[in-house]
Amino acid sequence: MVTVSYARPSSASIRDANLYVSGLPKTMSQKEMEQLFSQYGRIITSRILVDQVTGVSRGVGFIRFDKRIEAEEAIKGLNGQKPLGAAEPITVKFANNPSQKTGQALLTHLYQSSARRYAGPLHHQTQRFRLDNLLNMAYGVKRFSPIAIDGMSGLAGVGLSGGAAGAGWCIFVYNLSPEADESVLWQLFGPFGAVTNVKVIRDFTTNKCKGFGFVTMTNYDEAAMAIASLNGYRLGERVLQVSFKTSKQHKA
DNA sequence: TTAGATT
Repeated sequence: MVTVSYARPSSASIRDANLYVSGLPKTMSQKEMEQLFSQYGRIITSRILVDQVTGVSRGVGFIRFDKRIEAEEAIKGLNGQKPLGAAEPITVKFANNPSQKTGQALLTHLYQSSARRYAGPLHHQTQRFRLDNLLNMAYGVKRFSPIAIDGMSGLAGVGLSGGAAGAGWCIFVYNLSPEADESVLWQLFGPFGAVTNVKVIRDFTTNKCKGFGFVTMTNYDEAAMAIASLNGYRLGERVLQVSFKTSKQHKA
């Protein structure tokens, strides 16, 4: 089966008419999203991203308009607005260029391969026990006999993001400078093993780092070693606090 | 002092 269709003309008027939408209600369907945006112009394509495992919406989607001006109007009209009945406002902005980000992936790969040469993954039980004691000290909790536990005891529900596809250990990094960017996180954590994602959390308006970020690492041992090593690490004038991410509830 | 998500 072969599908043949006309290509859309490439010109300035239709370039960059692609929008990235976040904060959508998880219950909103692709059709409903299109209805919301269709008042601003002709929609060429749309998509809502879903969790690979559960199939539930991630609240993030894309809308490609026919014309750039339509996309601009949609941003003006819908960014920061609450869709009817929604609890939270949505964010509407132009989507990133799909071409970039390869440099980042390359960087990661380089760090990983070089780091492995001197600090391979910890598979040996003895190293694991030693590591658990390091972690106890890093967390400042009561120490316990290493013989009684395995590497993951006491960490149930912490750090590990659900789902096979997006699996990994999420690490919270606090006390980054306002100028911090993603590359510093790659550089800090890459030497400890497989890093699949880093994120510096920035203020929406100033674009400055809010003082913290996240790193996702594939393997528990490598994540634990990175935490034990980098917690308390001095970066410039600041001392980093590094731990597995916890879900912090709003204070009472 | 514990997010955002980029087909």
